[in-house]
Amino acid sequence: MTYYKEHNKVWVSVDVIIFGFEQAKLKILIGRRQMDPGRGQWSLYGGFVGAEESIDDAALRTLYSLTGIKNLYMRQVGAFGNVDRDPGERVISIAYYALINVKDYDEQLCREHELEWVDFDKIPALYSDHNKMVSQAIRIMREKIKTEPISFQLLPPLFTLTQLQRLYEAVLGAEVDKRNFRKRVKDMDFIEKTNLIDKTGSKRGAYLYRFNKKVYNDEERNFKL
Amino acid sequence: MTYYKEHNKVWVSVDVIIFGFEQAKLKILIGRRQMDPGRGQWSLYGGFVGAEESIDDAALRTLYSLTGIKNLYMRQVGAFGNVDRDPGERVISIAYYALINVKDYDEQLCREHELEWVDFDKIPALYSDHNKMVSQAIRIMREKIKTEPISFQLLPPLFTLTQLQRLYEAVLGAEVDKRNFRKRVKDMDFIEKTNLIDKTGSKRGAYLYRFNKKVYNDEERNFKL
DNA sequence: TCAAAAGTGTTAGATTTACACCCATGA
DNA sequence: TCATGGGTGTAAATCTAACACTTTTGA
Repeated sequence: MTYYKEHNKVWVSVDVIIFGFEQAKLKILIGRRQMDPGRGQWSLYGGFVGAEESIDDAALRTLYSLTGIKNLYMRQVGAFGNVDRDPGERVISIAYYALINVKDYDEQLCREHELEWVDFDKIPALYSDHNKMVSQAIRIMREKIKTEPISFQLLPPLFTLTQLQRLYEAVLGAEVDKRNFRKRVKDMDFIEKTNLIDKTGSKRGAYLYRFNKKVYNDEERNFKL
Repeated sequence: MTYYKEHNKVWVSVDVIIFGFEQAKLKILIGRRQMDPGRGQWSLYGGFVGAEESIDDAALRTLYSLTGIKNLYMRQVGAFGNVDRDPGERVISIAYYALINVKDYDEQLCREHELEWVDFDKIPALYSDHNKMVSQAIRIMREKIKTEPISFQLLPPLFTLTQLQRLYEAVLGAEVDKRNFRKRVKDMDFIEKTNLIDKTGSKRGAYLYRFNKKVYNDEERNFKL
């Protein structure tokens, strides 16, 4: 129990970047920091890593305390460890990003935690190095979305192709050609057409699709959007 | 100075994966662990993060103490933080990979630190989660090598096209077509042909090339190997 | 009846892949 | 003289990108 006692210990925290998608916009969930130093500044939500939990568990716990959802899709962004990154103390922080369906995070919860969904392209100056964390997270996500169907984490179980396309556009920050997009979707067997129609988005109505996880897992992973 | 005192502190270390390239083989530098617990096991080289240094600086210091080289090419792999990853204590470790030219790391230094270059595809079981760190590192490197000229960190200043090709093959773990490879290299203006000839690799001799950093920096980054 | 979103194919251009022979030299 | 690695071009196949009109229906 005393192997490393001559060495220095530090605080380690996790900070989570929570992405959501609503009304064709990519958003992240941020709040006013409730703690000194930096109280009142816009900030990612975070928490300290406990002695008896892995860093992934610390991130999951943080996400759970915020959303009430266990087992969110979540990936590590990286460790941030400049000496003075936190104005109060030396804290090393590990950033994670998570994807949630905005519908699962109602206004109720927003108010409880004093959090807000803000448009990804209107993110204010955040506490400490949190803006850096956000830009690294989006970079990773832009890579991932091309080869992993992470988009389904951000959409309701049933969605139209236009919604899916808007999501891609929001993540990539660029417009996508409708016909080419649909052609590629057609080649992905794990995106299933249902015969349900969504009439909320248009008068004519659009077919609803769903993600078939089983097909995805059985398939070789070789799609490219 | 007492903002977070109710929270738990932990040891944070860095572990470095040092890649080298020699005789058409990708290698990494590992040694026998000199410390309890796990003394004598094959292990990456690492060190603890000090109170007054960033995690990047801790990694650079570790690399410097090993190689005598400052400012090596180095990138973060990620944070590893399972509770029981270290058999002795709870230690969170941040993995980095670095690229060096094997020639810069002579046998002298190897012996001093009791380290060995081992073939990438013959890496033994390593201490703790170090094998996991290595596999993540190579995954990142395979991505990066397609769009960043990291290869030059692993080669001497002057190199033949065959050497460069062998390096790509070693990193990607796959053979590459010679003519297609050379065609693509020709499009990269930052790879400069010299009129020096290397005769060590063949009777006929091969032109030596070099990396032109200035051209690379001035250029738009849009090559793809 | 018309505004608004859904849906649908083709073609040109660019990129990628496959492939085989001659050259120069030292042993 | 021959074994060894160095060096070179073309054609087919695939992938990507650009592009415009018809359909349905609720207001």
